[in-house]
Amino acid sequence: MPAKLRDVAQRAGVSIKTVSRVVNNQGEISEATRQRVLKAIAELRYRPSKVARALVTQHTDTIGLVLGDITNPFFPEVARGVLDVAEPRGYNVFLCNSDGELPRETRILESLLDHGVDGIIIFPTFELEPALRRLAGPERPVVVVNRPYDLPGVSAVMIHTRRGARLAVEHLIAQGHTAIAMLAGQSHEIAHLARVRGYREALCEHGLPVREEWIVGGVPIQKRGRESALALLTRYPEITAIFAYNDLLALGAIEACRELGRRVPDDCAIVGFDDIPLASVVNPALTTVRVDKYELGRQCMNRLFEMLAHPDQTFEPLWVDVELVVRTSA
Amino acid sequence: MPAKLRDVAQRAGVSIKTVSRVVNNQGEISEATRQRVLKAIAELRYRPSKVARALVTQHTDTIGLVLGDITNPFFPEVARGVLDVAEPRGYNVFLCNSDGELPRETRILESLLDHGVDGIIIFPTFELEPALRRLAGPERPVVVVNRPYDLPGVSAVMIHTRRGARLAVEHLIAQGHTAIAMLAGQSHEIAHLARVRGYREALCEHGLPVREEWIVGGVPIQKRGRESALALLTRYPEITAIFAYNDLLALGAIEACRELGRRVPDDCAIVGFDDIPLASVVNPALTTVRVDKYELGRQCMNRLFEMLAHPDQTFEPLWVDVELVVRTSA
DNA sequence: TACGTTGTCGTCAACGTTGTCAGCCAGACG
DNA sequence: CGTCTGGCTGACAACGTTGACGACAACGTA
Repeated sequence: MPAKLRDVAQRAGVSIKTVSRVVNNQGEISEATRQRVLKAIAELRYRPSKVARALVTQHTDTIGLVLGDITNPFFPEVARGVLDVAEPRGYNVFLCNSDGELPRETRILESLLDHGVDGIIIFPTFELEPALRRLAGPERPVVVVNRPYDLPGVSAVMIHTRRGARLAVEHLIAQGHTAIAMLAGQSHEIAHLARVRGYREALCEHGLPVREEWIVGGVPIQKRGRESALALLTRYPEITAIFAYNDLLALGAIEACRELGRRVPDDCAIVGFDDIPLASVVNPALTTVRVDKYELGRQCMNRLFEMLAHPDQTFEPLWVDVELVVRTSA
Repeated sequence: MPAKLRDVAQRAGVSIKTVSRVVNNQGEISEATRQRVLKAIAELRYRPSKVARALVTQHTDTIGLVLGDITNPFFPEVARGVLDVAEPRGYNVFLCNSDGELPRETRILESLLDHGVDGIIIFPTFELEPALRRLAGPERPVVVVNRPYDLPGVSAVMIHTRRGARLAVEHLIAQGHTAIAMLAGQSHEIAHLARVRGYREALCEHGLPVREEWIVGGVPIQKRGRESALALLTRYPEITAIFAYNDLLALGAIEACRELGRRVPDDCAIVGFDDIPLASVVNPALTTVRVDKYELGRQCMNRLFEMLAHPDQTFEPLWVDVELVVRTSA
């Protein structure tokens, strides 16, 4: 039973349309009636219904944020960045976890469309092209993180992942390491590819051989990091440094070293990736490649707003930089 | 230009209403026309517009989740719990950060209402009563965490905070400690009150004196934890144990001990609260009171669904339990 | 034959806004 | 004194659904 346009109109003794005009302050209205309407609005605590408005204007002031899992320490800051630029413009954002599962991702996207979101920001884990073709367009822009698509209504925000990987490995090399293994991610993830590529390039450029059996992939969680590192270091004791696909894996590697009686960084140096909050507080503090997650979120949302404002323009990918932060683990 | 009800109707050669009926499968429809309609729906990839539907049914299949800051490690798991029960029922959830600022909280609530959410889950930091009176009701239920309100349409989910605090302090006492200080939170927070109460009770019941100057409050972040612990331990070297309002403060206390050359737990035992992911990986691993954050989120959402299903019923507060997890810091 | 029933289906008016267009009343102008 | 502007306002029809009815067969039943 909140007040409706009609109630306000009645109370102010004007037409519905007139009230609508002062609410959206468009058109020309005499100061007198504007004041009367404003008064009525205040008295009735009227607030326009976004859903009714959405029906006619075809936009809901709503966007969808689809990420792997908010529980992954990488994402909360991203979400925060997105929210912080969305909120001042009156936009609300739907949060969705895809868990990196394709059917789930699809369901979520459909659901978001059903709700009429104006746009979507997505951290994809799978090939999105078919889905994007269906749902994206000038009227419903999509920002995809870390994967460039040349599709109308789609724009990319890219992280300098490969560069980050090179930074990490070069740091290890600069410390004198020559036997550097990699705890990698899952092969279908684009981030995995980029990081492995950076790793290879750095080794090559410094004349170091790439030993395929020293690159071991899998799900990027701490447990697996420990296991893989354990296996790796036992089998190839000559390894003196590990570059991990992400901080969680690096943490696992530290655990493994501790169990094997290897001191970090002296007996085995470890570099992570992402700089999640954990990285700085853990002991030894993790040397890692920082990506500014908050800024990443902000950039995504800004880009989405740009696209919303200029529906027919095409946009170049946006690159967000990374930096190596040297702590004690390497 | 997605397909509308009318398009489907035209294609199937039936009325709009008939299509509506098969979509919502209500009313009786002959198998023949149902099949024809289904076929048309599939061919046109028709999906009903939730916003149009919302206009008439007055519910949007949407809820708002208002929490302090998703970046606070306490919240992501909660959010995950909420989402995991909301999603299978076709509900989407708006995520909002209040930052514990009253004007922000108010703005967010208004915005949520404008969007027509069916219900709200909120982790309050301030007195909510006036706001709740305005926005809550049988038609728009609100679940409030950790603060009981006896208002129509409002239901509480409570954490056994006080009990947790007692558990923590009793553990310390059982270890033989008698000089136990407390790193507290901010006095306006209800969680602070409950934890301090638990601390006092445990001391009293074991015949230990409560020394007011050993209870020091402030913002519950790591930096302040370090500072307060530093001050406390310098001024009162006889203190042998610290109970912290939350894990972040406990982490700060560990830092302080390290700086003062006090070994944890031998020279100074430390117990935290919340069991954030950090707690188990830090060194020394934190003994703390775990609240099952994921379960908390689930309970909130379940309760909200119950309220949605039975608008006029009133609901007793729901209590979620806590448990002491003993690691190495105490 | 006339009259309920039951199973199907359609018509019409909402829901709370905004776009489009037309109308009205001053005042300026010829 | 008529006519034409320009500022201001209102009527009306959308937007895409659903709810409340009503209609109309086919089928017994009295």
